[in-house]
Amino acid sequence: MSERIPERGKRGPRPRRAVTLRVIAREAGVSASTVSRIINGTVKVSDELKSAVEAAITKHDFRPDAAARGLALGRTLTIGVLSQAIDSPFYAEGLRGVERRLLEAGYAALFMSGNWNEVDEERCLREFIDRGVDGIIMFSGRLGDAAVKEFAKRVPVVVTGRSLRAAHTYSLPIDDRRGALLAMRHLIGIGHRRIAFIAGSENHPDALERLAGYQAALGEAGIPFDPRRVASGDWHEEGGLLATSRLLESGVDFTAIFCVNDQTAYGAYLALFRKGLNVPKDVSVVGFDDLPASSYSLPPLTCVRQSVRTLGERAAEAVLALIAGRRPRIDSPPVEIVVRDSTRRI
Amino acid sequence: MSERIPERGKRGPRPRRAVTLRVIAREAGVSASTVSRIINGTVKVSDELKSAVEAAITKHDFRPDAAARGLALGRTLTIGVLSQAIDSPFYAEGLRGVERRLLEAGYAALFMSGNWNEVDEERCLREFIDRGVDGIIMFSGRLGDAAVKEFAKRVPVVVTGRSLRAAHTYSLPIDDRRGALLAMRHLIGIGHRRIAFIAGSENHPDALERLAGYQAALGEAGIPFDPRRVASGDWHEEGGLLATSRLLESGVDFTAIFCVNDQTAYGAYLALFRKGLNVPKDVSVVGFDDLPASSYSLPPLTCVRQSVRTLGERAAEAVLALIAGRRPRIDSPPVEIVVRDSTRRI
DNA sequence: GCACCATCAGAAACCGGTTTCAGACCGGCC
DNA sequence: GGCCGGTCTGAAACCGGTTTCTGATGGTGC
Repeated sequence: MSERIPERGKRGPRPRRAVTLRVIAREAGVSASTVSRIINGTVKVSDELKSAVEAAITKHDFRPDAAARGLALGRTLTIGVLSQAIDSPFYAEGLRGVERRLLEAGYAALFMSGNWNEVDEERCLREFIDRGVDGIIMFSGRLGDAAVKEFAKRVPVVVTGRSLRAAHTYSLPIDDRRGALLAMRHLIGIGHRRIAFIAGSENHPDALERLAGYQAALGEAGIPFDPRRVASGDWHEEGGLLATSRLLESGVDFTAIFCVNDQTAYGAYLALFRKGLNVPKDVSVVGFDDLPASSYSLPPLTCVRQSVRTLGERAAEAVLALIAGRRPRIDSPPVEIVVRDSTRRI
Repeated sequence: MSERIPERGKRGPRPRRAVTLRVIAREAGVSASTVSRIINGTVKVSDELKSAVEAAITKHDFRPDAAARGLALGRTLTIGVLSQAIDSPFYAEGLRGVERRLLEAGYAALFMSGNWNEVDEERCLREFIDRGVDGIIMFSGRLGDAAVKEFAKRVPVVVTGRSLRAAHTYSLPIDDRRGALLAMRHLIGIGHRRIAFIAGSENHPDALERLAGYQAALGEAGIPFDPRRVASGDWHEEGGLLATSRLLESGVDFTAIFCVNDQTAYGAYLALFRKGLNVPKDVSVVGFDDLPASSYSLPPLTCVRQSVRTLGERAAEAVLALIAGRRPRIDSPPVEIVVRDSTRRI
C-alpha cells in the first residue's frame, strides 16, 4: 500500500519506475518470467498463479514499460510517419487516416514534418530509424528514390504519391494525370475552351503530372495549348492568389481556371473576388484534393476528389502488412470529380 | 566490410540491430564503456582512442538505439502531445508550434487525438505514460482536472485552455472572455446592437466563457441580452451552418453574428450565402481563432486572434522547463482583434 | 627511488522487460 | 515400483545502451 512515485527533482538519479514486473512477481510470490507469460499469454500458466498475479497487477495498476519491452522484443509498436507539414490541411487528413488505422492495430504514430525539404526529410527518417520504429510511412516528399530504398533496408517503408519498386517497400501512387484529365473534361464538357491552369511548384512530380493531364485533355478536345494560360503557384493559397492576379493582368482571356490543388483555388477565389469577378458567373474554378474546407468555400468548390484520409488508412494497412511479412495488395483510392457550385456551363 | 542487415522475414527470431555499440567497441579495440563515453562526452577520453572510435562510428554509420538508451537513462526524449483531432486546423497550428520547439531541443513528439472524448483522452495519456514520455502537453480536452493531476504525478504535464494548479503542472489558459469582449466591442463600436451569437457545444468551458464575454459586452453597452439571438453550434462548419439557418428562419433580427470560432463562421458564411445575404453588407460576421484560412475566406474574416502556434511553442517551452526542474514563467499569447472585411459600420 | 595522486580504460552490474533452458512435479503405463 | 513423457515454473541470459567500481598507468614531489 505504500508505493510512492520516486521523488522527483530532489537531486539523486533520475526518477525511475515505481512498480516493475519484478515487484509484481515478488508480491504474487512467483517469478518474473511467470508474470511476463501471464501478461502476454505466451504460455499456459496455472489458474491459481494467474489469479494471484492478476490481482497484484490490478492492485498496482501495473502496465509494462514500453521501452523495455521494445528493447527485448526488437519492436516498438511505433510507426514513423513523415508528412510535409502537420498543419497542412492536406496532410492532416492523411495523418488522421493513418492514426486511426494504427490505433486499431495497437500501434502509435510518430509524426514528423519534412517541410518540403530533402534535408529535413532525411533527418526525420534517420530519427525514425534511431527510435526503432517498426515501419515508416512517407507522404509524398522530395527525397530521392535511392535514399528511400536505403532506409527500406532497415525497416519497411510505404510511400504515397510516387511509384517505387524495392524490397520491403510499397507505393500508393496518386493518379495525378487522370485527376487532371477528369477536371478538364468536366470543364470542356460544359463548354469551356479557354482554360487557365495554375501549376504547383515547378519541379514537383505531382505538379508535372497534373500539367500533363491538363495538356492531354486539351489535346483530346482539339484545343491548342497556350503557355500564356499557365501560371505557376506554390501549392498554397498565396501562390494561387498571385498567379491569378498575374493571369488577370496579363490580358490573356479565360473562362475557367483549373488549379493544381484546392488551396491554390482558395487563393484564386480571393484574387477574383478582389477584382470583383464572380465565381462561377465570370470564371469557373476547379480544384484538386477535395479538402474538407472546399465544401464550405464560397461558392463550394468543384474539384477532383482524392480521399487523402483513405489514402492514409491504406498506407497504414500496407505498412502493417509489410511488417507482418505479407505482400500488401492495396490500391490507392480512386480520383473522381466532385461537382459543386464553382463551375457553370457556358 | 561485411556488415549485413540481419535477414528479414526469413523465419528465425526478429530482425535485430546489425551494428551495436559493442561492435564498434570491438572494431576500435576498446570497451563498450569507452564508446559510450565518447558518444556522450561524459568523461574525458584520450585522443587516440577517441579518433579510432570515431572512425569506426562513421565507417558503420552507427547511431545508438534510442530504446536501449531510453531504458538505461530513464528518459526517452519524447513528449506526448494530446490534441483533440490532428486534422482540425485549430489544433494543427498548435501542434506545429510544439513540433518546432521540441525539435530544436532534440525531443520528438508523440501526437495522439482525444476526439473530444474523455475516455479516449485518458487512453492516450495512459499510452504516453506506458511509452515513458518525459512530459505531456494537453490541448484543451474534456478530461477532469483530478485525472490530469493524477497523471502529473508520473510526469510533468502542461495544459492549455484551462487553469490547473498542481505539482509538476503548468497551465496556459486562453482568455476566452476577453477575446469575446474584444470581438463584441468591435461590433458595438461600429454601430451594431442586434448581435447574434453562435455558441460552441453546450457544456464546453471555453464555449461558456465566450458566451460570458458576449453577455458582458452587451451589458457594458446597455444592450439587453436576448436568448433568442443565441444559437448553439458544434465548433465546426456544420454547426455554424445549421445554427445560422435556424437563426434566419426563427425571424429574430440581427445585423451581426459573433461566432464562437472561425470554423463556425465559415459555416455561417455558407448559410448566409445560400440565402443570398452578403457579408458584410447585410450581416457582419466575427470569428475567433484567426486560422490561416480566415485570411482567404470570402470576404476575409474579421476575428479574434489567438496565436495557436505560439501557444504550442510556449507549451513546449513550459514542458521542457518542467522537465528540467525549473518553474516556467511563461504567459499565454495575448488575444487581439484582427479587423478584415467581414464587418462594416452601420 | 618510492609513495602518492590524478587520469583514463575496462569489467560488471544495471535499466525492465522476454525467452531459453533446465528442472520439478505429476500422471500413466508396463 | 520404476520409467517415461508432458506440463508448468523459475533461474539466468539477453536486448543495447549507461554507469559504477576497480585497476592500471604515468607523472609529481620529496
